[in-house]
Amino acid sequence: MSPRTKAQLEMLKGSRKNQILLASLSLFSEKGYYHTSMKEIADKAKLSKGSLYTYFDSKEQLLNEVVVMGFKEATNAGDDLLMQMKELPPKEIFKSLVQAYFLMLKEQKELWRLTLSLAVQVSAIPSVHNTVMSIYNRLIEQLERVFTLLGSDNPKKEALLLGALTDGISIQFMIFGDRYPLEELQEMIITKYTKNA
Amino acid sequence: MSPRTKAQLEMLKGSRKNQILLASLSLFSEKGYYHTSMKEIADKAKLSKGSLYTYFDSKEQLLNEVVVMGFKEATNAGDDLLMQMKELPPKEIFKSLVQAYFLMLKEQKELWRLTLSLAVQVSAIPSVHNTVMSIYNRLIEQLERVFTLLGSDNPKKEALLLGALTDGISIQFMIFGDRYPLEELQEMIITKYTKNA
Amino acid sequence: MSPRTKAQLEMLKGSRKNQILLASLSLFSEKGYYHTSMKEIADKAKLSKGSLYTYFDSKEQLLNEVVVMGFKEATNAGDDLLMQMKELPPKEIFKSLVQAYFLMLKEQKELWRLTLSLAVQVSAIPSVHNTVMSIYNRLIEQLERVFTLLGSDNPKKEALLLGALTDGISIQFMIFGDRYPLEELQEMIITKYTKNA
Amino acid sequence: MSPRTKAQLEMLKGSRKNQILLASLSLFSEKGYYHTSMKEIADKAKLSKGSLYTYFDSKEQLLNEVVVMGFKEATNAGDDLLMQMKELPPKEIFKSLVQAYFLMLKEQKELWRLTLSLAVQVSAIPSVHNTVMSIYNRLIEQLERVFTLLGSDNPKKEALLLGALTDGISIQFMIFGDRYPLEELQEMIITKYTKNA
DNA sequence: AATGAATGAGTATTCATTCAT
DNA sequence: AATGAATGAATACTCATTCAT
Repeated sequence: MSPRTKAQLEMLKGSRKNQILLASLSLFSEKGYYHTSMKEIADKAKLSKGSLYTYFDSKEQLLNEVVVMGFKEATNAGDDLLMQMKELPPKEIFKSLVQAYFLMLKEQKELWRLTLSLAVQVSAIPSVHNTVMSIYNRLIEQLERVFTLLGSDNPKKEALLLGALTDGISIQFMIFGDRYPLEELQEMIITKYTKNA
Repeated sequence: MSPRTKAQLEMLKGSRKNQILLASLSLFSEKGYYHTSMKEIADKAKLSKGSLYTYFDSKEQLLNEVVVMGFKEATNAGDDLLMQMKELPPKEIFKSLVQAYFLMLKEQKELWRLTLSLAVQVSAIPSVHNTVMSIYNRLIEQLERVFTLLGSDNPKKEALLLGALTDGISIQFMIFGDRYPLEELQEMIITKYTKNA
Repeated sequence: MSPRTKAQLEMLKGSRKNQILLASLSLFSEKGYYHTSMKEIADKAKLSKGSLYTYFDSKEQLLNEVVVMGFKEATNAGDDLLMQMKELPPKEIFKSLVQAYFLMLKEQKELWRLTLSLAVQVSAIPSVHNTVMSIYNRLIEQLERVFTLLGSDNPKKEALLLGALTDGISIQFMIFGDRYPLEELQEMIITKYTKNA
Repeated sequence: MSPRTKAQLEMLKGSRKNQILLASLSLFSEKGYYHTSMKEIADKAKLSKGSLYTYFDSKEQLLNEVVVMGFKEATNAGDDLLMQMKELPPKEIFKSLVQAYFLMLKEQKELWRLTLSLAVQVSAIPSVHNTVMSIYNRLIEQLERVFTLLGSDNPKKEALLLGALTDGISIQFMIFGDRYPLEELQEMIITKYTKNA
């Protein structure tokens, strides 16, 4: 009867759901969506196959929620960062944001690989495409605010360009792996954008 | 049995193989690799399922060859262009190369979607990863030569950055479709790179 | 804890059990036994899945009790009717019984569909087969008593034939639905049986 | 190239399809549609699970074709009988038809059980319901022709009634099995219908 | 008594690949 | 070289039943 019980159930359910989401993210990114079976996810999340369906209606819905979860973290981190730095000079903000991005790229390589691959496969899984599109828009809007601070003439397009640049870097990082000069490119970008802006 | 017949057979085989590759490309990029069955490819290429295996050992090998075909078109176009323009001023070469790239992006949308999609999903299918890696290197080397002509301090890294930028634009184009301001970004890039380089 | 409470609980349980039986009957006859899940029954009976097992050991036992309930209604109605009419001339009794049957057929279509459906599928579920067999016998015995009153030479076989006829009519009614000339057939049967008997 | 090859293939395919239909009929009738798995059918028909789908699109379609096959035989036999006897007195025709029906009931018990159970389960498998309905109509039309010969006032309704009677007998036969006095009921029916008609 | 999360056996269907013709 | 029937491993999803709370 006490609210605590309900709340505890919610938390348990939440944590179970999280277990599944984390297991799925890891497997989807490592082996790809199609090479990951529900059985494997269940095993990794330490519950039964059937229980997956208590939390998610289908494999596709699970995929959607994995993507949303991943990017909610990213965009929240970005929002926090912008909030904290709002008194600093724009160039500093820009630099920090780029650094934050590169950090995330290294630390959440799996999530990026998954999301980008979904972004590209438009028609294979339509529901996910929509999810990815709306997330991508939020990220671009974050960048746009920074370019506005920097006094850019066309913050929207600059944001798109920088977004494209970082996506491309992600792809190259995925193709070339640890041989890829991530840090040096990071420096080049910061230099290019803060030199004469 | 005459040489002519053999040659004709070779041509037929060549064209049959091409039929298959084109059918596969179209289906893979429209529906994704995993949602395309060998039966569908056979139907689209107007031969039997069994006959696919006369030309390709497996679906995975077929995929590899589709990717190779796709990139080959891109690199050949680039080589031709560089050859034709080798007397022109570097900035003109650069501009033409970027324009050629954007043109191809619009006109060969399918090919790029597939290629990038595969580049990103890469880790799931090792043999394709290797194919993509080696061909991607060739593209970067092409760009590198142009940056060398332009007198860049670090042509290799500049090539990587420009490659990343164009890949990212491809992805955004795929995500946003026809709403995406392809032409304007093209102009921004040319301006940025030729203004003070 | 008072006896009253216990009695109330009994009643509650009785009514709960009834709710479940009615919900099951409705779903079984609408969608079929195999297409009805315990979850659906629970939802329709407004209790939880787990609670079903407080009242019934298994889905199969639930099915058995649904069938028993269905036939019991039929036999009870018949017993009442025979009781009320025991002073009337046999032909009147016969006529009323047939009329009562046709009325029930129209008004309790669901119940008959289920019951007959189960009677036919019988061999797949042995426990239901036994239930159906013993209850069907009771119905035949009722008819047998009427044919004895009518002075039939072979009341047992006549009862079987009339039982068969009415079952067959039920089936045709189920197959053809409202297009089926139920009333006219009812008249034909009464005429046939009371003309020269 | 010769027609023979194609024809042979057709025959092989025909016989394979027949193997499957016969195996299915036997299993569906014995264990019921839902308790028969595609694996069991494949095993009984001595081919692989996957091959079932070369001949039938789904389990439901297989069921449909089982029913159609079974009744095509029955109605064809009825047509033949009527044709052969068209010179005989109507009462003889009637007698032979009823006898033929009872024979089929004994010898094709499985088919009847299956069909009746499908007839009753309207909404569970809609496509099959339609199949059963059209078959049932053909059987009734056959009976109608005989009642017309017998000079009945209302051959359509008489046909329905006799159809109902025989369906009901089928059901009772299924419920009571070998204890059921099939022969004696057969005689009663023939006597009743030919006595004063 | 009541709940509903957890279980895992069970099943229809798909599909790359093989091979006899 | 071409065919397409045959194969059977693989897999998402369902659902009756159990049981801790």
